[in-house]
Amino acid sequence: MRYWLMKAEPDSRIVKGKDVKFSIDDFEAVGTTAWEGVRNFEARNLMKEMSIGDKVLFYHSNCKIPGIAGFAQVCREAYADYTAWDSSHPYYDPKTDKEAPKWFMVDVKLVSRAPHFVSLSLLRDIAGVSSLDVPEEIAYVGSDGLTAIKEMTLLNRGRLSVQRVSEACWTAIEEMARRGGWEGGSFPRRVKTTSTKSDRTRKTVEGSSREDVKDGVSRNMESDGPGLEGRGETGGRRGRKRKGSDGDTINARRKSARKK
DNA sequence: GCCAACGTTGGC
DNA sequence: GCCAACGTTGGC
Repeated sequence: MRYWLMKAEPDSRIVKGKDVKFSIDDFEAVGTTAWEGVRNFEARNLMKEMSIGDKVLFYHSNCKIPGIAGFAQVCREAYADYTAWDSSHPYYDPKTDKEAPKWFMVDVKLVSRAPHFVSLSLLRDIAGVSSLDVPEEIAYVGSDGLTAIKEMTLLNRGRLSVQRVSEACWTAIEEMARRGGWEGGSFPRRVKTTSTKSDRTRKTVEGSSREDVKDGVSRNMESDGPGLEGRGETGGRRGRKRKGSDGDTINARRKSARKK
């Protein structure tokens, strides 16, 4: 059994005339979905490693409050992403050949919503805390959980849209989502009290705050890399799941445009 | 096969 | 809406 994190965009965004949003509400409405539209080699390769029953953290990306919104499970192993050949699809890839599929997808089914949404900012806050003083509110994750969160690809390499997650991390987040306890507000937003913006800037320049704790380890965790075709192929642009409105197999629309 | 330019991701 | 990070492309 393996554990993964997969990103989707919960807010409307129009690509080639179609809305690519896919929120936890959309997911709940359809139950099962084909994770089509991934156009990034590393993300694709990770999907090829997935087995039926593998557990997935469903992540809301590119939105007001990014974070873990639900828990899902792989229910069909990798197969050709037919949307690559559909010229009307937002992620049509004209250079790919049906005889030699380049892009793949898996089917994923929703298991449950996160009773308590686990935001990215909370995960960052937790990762910023020293192993020696796990905040009381989430003491139940233990030092293993804390360590696992610090090592998350999500925090160390934000752009990858399909990520491996350790079992300890999955367990810690599942427990946080189930138990909550941090909402009281006493949890520090940041170790420092400066604004989040300047904090982010400083972090990238110096590379010396919270996430360096386990930097080397986290790199090892994701060592699979892009594999045989990491370079030189054409057309790869995106990695996120884009729920297009192909509407045939799965009709995920429910809410409509809100943003932009 | 290097690497600068470009385009996208995605948090804020 | 801004812009840092980073994957991809293409000139050489």
